[in-house]
Amino acid sequence: MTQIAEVIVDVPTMQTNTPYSYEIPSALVDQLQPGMRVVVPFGNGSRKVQGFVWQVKPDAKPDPDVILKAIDTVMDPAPIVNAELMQLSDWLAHTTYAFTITCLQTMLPNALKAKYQKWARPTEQLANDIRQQLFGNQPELLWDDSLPTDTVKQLLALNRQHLITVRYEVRNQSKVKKVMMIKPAMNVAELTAARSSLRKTAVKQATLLDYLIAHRDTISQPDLEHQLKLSSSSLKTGEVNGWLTRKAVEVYRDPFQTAVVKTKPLKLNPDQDKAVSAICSATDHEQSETFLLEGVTGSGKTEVYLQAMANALSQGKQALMLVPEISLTPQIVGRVRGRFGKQVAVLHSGLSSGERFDEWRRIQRGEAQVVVGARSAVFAPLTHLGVIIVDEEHEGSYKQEDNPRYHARDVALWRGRYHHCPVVLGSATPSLESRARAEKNVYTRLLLPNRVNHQALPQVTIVDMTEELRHHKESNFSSGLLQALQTRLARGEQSLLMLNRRGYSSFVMCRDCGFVLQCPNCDISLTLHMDTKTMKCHYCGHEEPIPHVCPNCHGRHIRYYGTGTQKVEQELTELLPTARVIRMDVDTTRRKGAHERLLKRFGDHQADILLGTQMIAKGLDFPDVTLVGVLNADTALGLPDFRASERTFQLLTQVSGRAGRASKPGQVFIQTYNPDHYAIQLAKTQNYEQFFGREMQLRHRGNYPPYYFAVKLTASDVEERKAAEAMVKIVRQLKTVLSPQAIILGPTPGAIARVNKRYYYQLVIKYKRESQLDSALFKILGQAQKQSRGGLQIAIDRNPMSFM
DNA sequence: AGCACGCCGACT
DNA sequence: GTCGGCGTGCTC
Repeated sequence: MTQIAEVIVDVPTMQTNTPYSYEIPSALVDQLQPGMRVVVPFGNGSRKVQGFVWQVKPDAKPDPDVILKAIDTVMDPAPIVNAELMQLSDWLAHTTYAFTITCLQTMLPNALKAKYQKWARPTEQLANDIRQQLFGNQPELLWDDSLPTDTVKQLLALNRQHLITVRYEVRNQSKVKKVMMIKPAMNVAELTAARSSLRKTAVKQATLLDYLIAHRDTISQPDLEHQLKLSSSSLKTGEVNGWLTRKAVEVYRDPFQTAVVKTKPLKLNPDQDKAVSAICSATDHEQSETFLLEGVTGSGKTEVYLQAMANALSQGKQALMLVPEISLTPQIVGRVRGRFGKQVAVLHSGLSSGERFDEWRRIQRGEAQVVVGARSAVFAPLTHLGVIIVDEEHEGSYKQEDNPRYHARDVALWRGRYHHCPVVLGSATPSLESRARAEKNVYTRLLLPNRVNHQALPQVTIVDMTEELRHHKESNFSSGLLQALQTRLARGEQSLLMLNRRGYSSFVMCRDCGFVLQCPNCDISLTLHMDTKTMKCHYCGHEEPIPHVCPNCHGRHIRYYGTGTQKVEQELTELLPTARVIRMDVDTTRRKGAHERLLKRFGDHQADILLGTQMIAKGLDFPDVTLVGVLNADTALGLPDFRASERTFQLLTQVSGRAGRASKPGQVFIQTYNPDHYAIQLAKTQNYEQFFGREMQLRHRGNYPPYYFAVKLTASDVEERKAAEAMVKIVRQLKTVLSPQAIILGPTPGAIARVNKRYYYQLVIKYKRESQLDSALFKILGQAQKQSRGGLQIAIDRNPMSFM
C-alpha cells in the first residue's frame, strides 16, 4: 500500500492551482508532513519543481487510471509552514482570488523561495567535437537565457536526439550564516612550550599564542582577527599546529546595530487604564474580541499597546504588533525593544533578505515572543498569540497592491479568531469601515480623548491660497507661514514642512506651443529631477536628458512647472538663507538607512526645517518641533476617488499632531485652495466624530463602502483594443449573474491609461450580497488565463483602497 | 511557467 | 521533401 502526498506545486497558473498527488517513497514515509517543502517532478519533461506538502494520506487507495510520480526530495527536516498558516493560505487564496502557491510564498521570507537552474550534460554518444565546442572541459553547462539563441537551438536539437541529458536543479537560496568559533586546544603549559620554540620572526604566531595562554574562552574568528590584527592564515596555522580548534557555529545576522535603553511601564491615566484592562481581560479569557482604540496623537496609544503586550507575555503568550512601513522608525522599534529587549523580532523592508530570514527563524523557533513589523509581518509564525496590535489601522499601506491583494488588518482579524485572542486596531482617525463596525458593536470602542500631560492641541490656521495669490507673487509660502518660520528660526525651534505627494511633480512645458514632455511608455508626463539632471517617469523608470529645445516646435522657451520638493527647497533657501533645511523624499531616502540618518540629523538639531512628503507625517516625535506647515493640503481632494476626503482628513490630522508635543505650544498652517472643504475645516478642529458622521452620509448617498462592498477588475494589454474588448465581455458575463441591486461602474480607461506600454481598463462592482459573484470571478480568471499568452492580464482586487 | 505535440512556409 | 516557426494543451 502506497502512501500519497498532496502537493501544491510552484507553478502559479489557474490550471495548476490545485494539489497534485505524489507517491511517497518508502524512505520518506513517516517523515513527510504537511507544510514541508519538497522537490517533485512535474510536467512532460519531469522538470523539477518546488512544492509544499498540503496533505499526507496514509491509507490512500491509488487510482489505477493515474500513474503517480514519486516525490524527489524533501527540502526541510520539519514543516516550515505550520497548520495555522496552511489554513490561512487557503483562506487567503479564496478571498483574494490568488493562487495558493503565491499565498504560501508571500507568507514566508523571500530567502525560502526556490531558485531554478537547468543543466545540460553530454552523453557518451555525443560526438567529441560538439562536446568540446559546447562543454569545453566542463562536465555540465548551465542552460539559462544568458545562452545565445543559436546555442539554445543546438541544445534543443541534441536533446531531441538524446545526445544530451537535462538535469533540473531546485536550489534553496536560504543561507544560514555561520561563524568560526575558536577555542584553545592545549593547556597553558603546552602553549607556553610552543611559544618558546617559535622563531623570533614569527610575530603573528607569538601574538596568537600569548592570547591563547591568557584567554581560555571561546571567541569568534572575526572578533579575534580584529582584536589581534591577525589574518585568517595565522589562525589556520594555529589549527594545524594543534594549538586551537575551529568550529562553525550557526549565528543570526543582527539587524539591530544600536543598544536600547531599558524602559519601565509608565503610569496610565484612567482612559488608558480602562483600555489596557479591557484588552488584557480578552487575552486572559481567550476571547477573540476586536477593539478599536481611538486616540488623538499624543494620547498614549503606544503605552496601551506595550502594557497589553506585556500582559500577554506574562501569560506565557506572544504578541504581534503591526506598524505601517513608513512609521516603522527606530523610534518605534526602540520603544518596543526598550520594554521587551531580546524577545523582540523586527520584520521590515529595510532588512536584507538574510537578516529577514534570520529574524523569521528566531520567531519560528520560539526564540522571539514579540514581533514588530510592517504589512507582511502579519504572517509571522508565532504559535501562541495573546494579542495582535494594528497601529494606524487606517493606513492604506496595509493593503498589498499586487497578488495576493490582501489587507493585513483582515489577516490580523483572521489570526485573532484562530488564536482566540484580541486584536487591537489603533488610530487617531480610524478608517470609516472600522469605525462603522464599532458603531454596530462588532468592535469594542476604546477611547483616549486626552493627550497625556494635558497638552493643548496645536493652533491650526487655514490659509486660503487663492487669496494669497491675489496679493502676492506666485510662491509656495504664504506670508503667514513664512513669518511663522522666521519666528521659529529666531527662537531656535524646529519646523516640519509637508508637501503632499500627489501632484507635486515638476514637469517641463514649452511656453510657445504648450508641449509637455511625456513618457514614451506610459501616459504620464515626465518628472524633472535636478539632482541627476534628467527627466524621469515615476511609473516605469524611463529616463532621458532635460531638453533645451522643444521637441515639438523646436522653440527655445522651455520652462519648468509644478512644485517638487527640490523646487520648494530652493525657494526656501532663497527666502530664509540662514535656515538649515533637510529634504526628505524618494530621492534623498533611496539608499538603505538614509531615512534614519536624515531623521537622526534633524533630531540632533543639525537642521531647522525638515521638508518632505507624506513620510514626515507618520510616527515622528520631535519635541522641539513647534510649527508644522502643509504646503498643499488639497492635491488629493481633486482626485476622483471615494476615499479622497478621508485621506486628506487623516493626513492633515496626523501631521498637525506633530506640532508642539512638549511644553511648547504648537502651531499649524494648512495652505489650501479649498479652505471651506469639510475635510479641511474638520481637520482644523481635529473633530473626527463630526467628520465620520458627515462622510458616512456621503458614502451612504453614493452607495460607497462601508455601505457597499466593492470589487475592482483591471484588464491590461499591449493592445488597447484587446483590453477594452476583454472588459466589455466581462461586463456582459457579470450582468448575467448579478442581481439588479449590484452597481457596475465602467468599464473605464485607467486613471493613467497606459503604463509601461500596457493599456489599462477597469471596472468596479459595488454590491451588498451577490451569492454568485465569487464563482463568476473565478471563472473569469480561468478564462483569462487561456488568453494570457496573447498578453492579456486580468487582476481582481476585492475591497480596493481606491476606485481609480 | 515550461515543455511537447502538431500543423504550415522557406530551405538543404 | 524536411527543418523549424510558434499556436494549443497539459502537467499527479
